[in-house]
Amino acid sequence: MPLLPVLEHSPFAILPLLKSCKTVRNLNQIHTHIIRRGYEQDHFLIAQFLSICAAVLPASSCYPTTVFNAVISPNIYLWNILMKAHCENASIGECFALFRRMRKGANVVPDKFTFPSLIKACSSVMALREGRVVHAAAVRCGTEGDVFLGSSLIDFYGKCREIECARKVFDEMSVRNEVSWTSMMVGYLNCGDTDAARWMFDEMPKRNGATWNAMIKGLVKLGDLVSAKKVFDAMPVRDEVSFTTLIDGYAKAGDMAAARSMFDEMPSKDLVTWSTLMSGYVQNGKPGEAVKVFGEMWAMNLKPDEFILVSLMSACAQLGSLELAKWIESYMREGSYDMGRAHVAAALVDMNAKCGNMERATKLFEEMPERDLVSYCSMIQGLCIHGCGAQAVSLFNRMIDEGVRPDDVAFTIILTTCSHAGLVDEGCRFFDLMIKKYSLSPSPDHYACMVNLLGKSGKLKDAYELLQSMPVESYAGAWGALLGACRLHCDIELGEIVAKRLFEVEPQNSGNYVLLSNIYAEADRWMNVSDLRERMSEKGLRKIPGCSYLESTTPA
DNA sequence: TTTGGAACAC
Repeated sequence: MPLLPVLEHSPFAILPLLKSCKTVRNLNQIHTHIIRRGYEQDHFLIAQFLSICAAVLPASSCYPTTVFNAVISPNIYLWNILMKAHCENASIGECFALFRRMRKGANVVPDKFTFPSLIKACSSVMALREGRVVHAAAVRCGTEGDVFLGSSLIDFYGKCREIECARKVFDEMSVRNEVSWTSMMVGYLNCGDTDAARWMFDEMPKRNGATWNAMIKGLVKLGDLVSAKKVFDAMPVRDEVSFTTLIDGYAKAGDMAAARSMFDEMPSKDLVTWSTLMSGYVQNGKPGEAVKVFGEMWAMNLKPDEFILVSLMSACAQLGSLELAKWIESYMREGSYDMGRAHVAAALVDMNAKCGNMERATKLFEEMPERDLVSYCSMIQGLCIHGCGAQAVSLFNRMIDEGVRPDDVAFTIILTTCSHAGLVDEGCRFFDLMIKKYSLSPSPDHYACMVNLLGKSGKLKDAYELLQSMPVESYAGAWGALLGACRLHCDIELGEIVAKRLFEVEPQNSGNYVLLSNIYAEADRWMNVSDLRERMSEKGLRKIPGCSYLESTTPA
């Protein structure tokens, strides 16, 4: 890097160069010069350097800490900058360790700039106890009148569902601004107190974009898209966040047509918008559309972020396209994405498992520093898809041994697996475990899995008894599964009982009549078959004729 | 020469 001669004389001459830093390499070069010129103890220059580090380096970098540690007696500015970096990236424990270090050995006193970052760190993990400690420390330091501290405390207590505490802070503030009012309003929205939130919105002396967007988000969360759209239309200036919030709302309500037209209306879109639209399609089971959107974005020469790639991986998993999976992985490797981040790693495991690359999925899974419920479920489901029922069962057992608590979705997966693989004893054991050890109440889907499992292996009586003990009344799916099993094992007697029940629950479903008729037919009970046909036509039911894709698309 | 902190979208 060419250096201007003026650098010889003053540390300030480095500033313009420092501010133009874009990469780690740039930073290293500047740092070298700082050391060479003996500016390592220059508080002003190091403060600037640390600020630029936060903008350029990845969050996990410990470079700023190293630079800070080389300063013999850092001033309060340096402490506060490092504290903020810690609060945004490190664990709450590390933030507090730094705070203690600051108070004990250092020759500085925390000031009003120190506390808001710490409070923010507490609110991001809902650390109520820790946040109260910081609040008390801030009061002891005499900074409680500060509007930044007040606003961060309102946000913190609101996020921790301590709305009364938030309101107390709000009421006791001598100066409030848009942030204080908006934080209080968000607190009410998160507690479901729409009236109080509305009151805040109407009464606040000044609103900015974030205020309006927060209100839209609150209404979207309550499922009131009509009101959300009204607020959106009433906004003086709409930005990307306003549009994106509404797009997400439409997507979550299953209305992708509305989401897409809102997207198309946007004057300018950022990466979050693209990612929101993609994950909307994924959530609504339209992976092909998600991939198309990715293609549109790609054609515009935009570099996808990790959120977009996670959505793309979910779409790929739904499609089961091994080719696309391989492309995504190699693209991410070349693009130096952080594949170790928890949600990225989980998406990679899921994608490979569902696309048939169990070997790769297993490797990624085992290399994860921590295997959570989601990753375990991806693997178990992958093994299920590939017919490795026994392996899936032993992985489920390992998950429990590792202390990961299965939820209702996990049990649906393992019961389905047992049913597919005909693992009757294991399935029954898991069903029992779910109720007795994990106190989960089985859903209709769980019952249907069990009926399938018992029914397929010929334990029709057990399946019938289970269904009679089912607290969820009149769930047709599980009874239909049992009728299917009766047909499989030619059990006319039970088939008649089950069918009778089904005719009551869903009288318009011709499939049940057809199943029973097939049971009769296989036992050569043709009288019963014709009786049944008669009953069907009385009710105006018709067997829906089988129709193949070819027949329906080829002209006659 | 004089630095640092809070709220809204995936």
